[in-house]
This record gives sequence, C-alpha cells and structure tokens, in this order.
Amino acid sequence: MGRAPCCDKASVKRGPWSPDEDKTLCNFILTYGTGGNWITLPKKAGLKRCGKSCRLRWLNYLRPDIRHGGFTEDEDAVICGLYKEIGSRWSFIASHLQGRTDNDVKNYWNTRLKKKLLHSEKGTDRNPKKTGSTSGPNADFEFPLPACPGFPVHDNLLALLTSPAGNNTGESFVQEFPVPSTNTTCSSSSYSSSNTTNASSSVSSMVEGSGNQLDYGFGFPEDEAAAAGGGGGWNQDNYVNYFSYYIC
DNA sequence: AACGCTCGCAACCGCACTTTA
DNA sequence: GTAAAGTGCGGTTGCGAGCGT
Repeated sequence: MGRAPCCDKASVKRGPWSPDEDKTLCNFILTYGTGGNWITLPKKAGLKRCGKSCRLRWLNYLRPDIRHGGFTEDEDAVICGLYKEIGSRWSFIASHLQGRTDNDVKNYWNTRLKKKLLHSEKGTDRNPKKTGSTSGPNADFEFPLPACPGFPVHDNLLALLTSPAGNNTGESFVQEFPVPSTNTTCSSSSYSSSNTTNASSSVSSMVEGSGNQLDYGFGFPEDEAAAAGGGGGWNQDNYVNYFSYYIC
C-alpha cells in the first residue's frame, strides 16, 4: 500500500512565502483558527499552498508569541542539558523554552551550539563558559547552570541533567512539568521546604490535561526517595519544583 | 568591483505515529 | 481489525547575506 501524498505538488506553490501570503494565513487563523484540519485550511483561506507548508509557516514563523534569535546563556544551558539527556528531540526541548520553536532550536544547535561545545571541549573556545557546578558525572561535557538566587544548585540535580539515561539507579522517574504560557516570575521563597507539597500540587494542577507530560527516563535514587518527607532531604517534589523554577 | 566561500535560516522531505471511518 | 487520512517531527537542502581575497 503506498502512502497518498498530502497534496498535489504540481498545483501548489512552493518556496519562500510572500508578505501577502503571510498576511492571508495570519488573518485567517486569527479569525477562524485552524479548524483542526491543516489539509483543508489553505483552500479555505484562499492560499495555493500545501497544508503542511501552512502549518510549518504558522508554527515556526507567524505565531504571535514566537521569538527569533538572541538565545540567552540560560537557554543555551537548557538546550545543552536536555540534548545531553534526551538527544535530538527538538520539539520537546523547544517546549521548555518560551517562544522558541523546534526548528529554531534545531538550527541554533546545528549552526552554533554544537560548534561552541566542540571548541569548548577541545579547549579552543576563547570565551569558555563558566559552569555552575562541575561535579557532575560528565564533567567533559560542561554547560552552565543559571544562577538561581537563594536556591542552591544541588549536585544531584546536576547529575540528573548531565548523566546518560543508562545511569539509572532507581525506579523510573516520571513526572509532569508545566510549560509556562507566559514569562513567570519565580521567587525562591515560594519553593521553600515548608510549602513543597503545595507547590507540587500546583504544578500538577497546572499541567493536568495539557499533555505536557514528561518522562525523563532516568532513575531516581532510592535513598533520595526515602528522604521524602524526612526533613531537608531532596525528594522528587524538590526536583520537580526546582526544575519548574529552573525552566521558567 | 567581482568573485568565491561560509554561515544562518526558512522551507521541504519523508517517515512514524495517531486518529478516523 | 484495517486502511486511509491527518499530524508531528527530525533530517536535509537551498538560498541569500555577509565576509574575505
């Protein structure tokens, strides 16, 4: 059984989008939405484009909340950390960067970050990044963790962010993280040990039904799990809260 | 000024997965 | 249960801008 093409390539326009096409697509989606069907959208909007092309144009370029260029050091750190952990799952990595698309992250990685890290590893980077902590298991693949005032960078978190998935020592750590829809201001006090449970509940409620479930696939040390509820020990909630803070 | 090279980015391709009939 | 349709995603390509010679 062959796969039917999504559109007739002979009758659709290809190549760069014109300002008029952008305007038409933008106006249509802002007025009527996508209707849950990209294939029929170009016809309804009066565009001679493939539905996939429209979807790509909207998601990667026309969406109102898109940011282009100007990646920050913090974003570099998130990209490097997640890439090291899960590989080239760009859409997943992009979902942790406000206003970034998978295509943007992918391009940024392929054109800049990869080379930057290569030079850094070879010691040829003229401006080597200062890492937040270098005590992780992969000190040869260093990246900076952003400073989080009043909230320490725990060595175990660094290990979680930097260790290969094969280094599991406990049961699978499956957790849900929120992907903030807007820039969120987090204060360290909101994540104090006294309201960890509340913060965790909040996190869970924020993502319920949103589909932003995250399975990191790495193990969670049993001794840390045992410390849950036991004073100052770092438990899963702590990591969830910290990482939630970290990515916002 | 002209040419060639490099780099960054937008867009396309094709496969895998999910949903629908 | 199965095939077709629709969607999402990672890899790749092509083009234009910038730069050096």
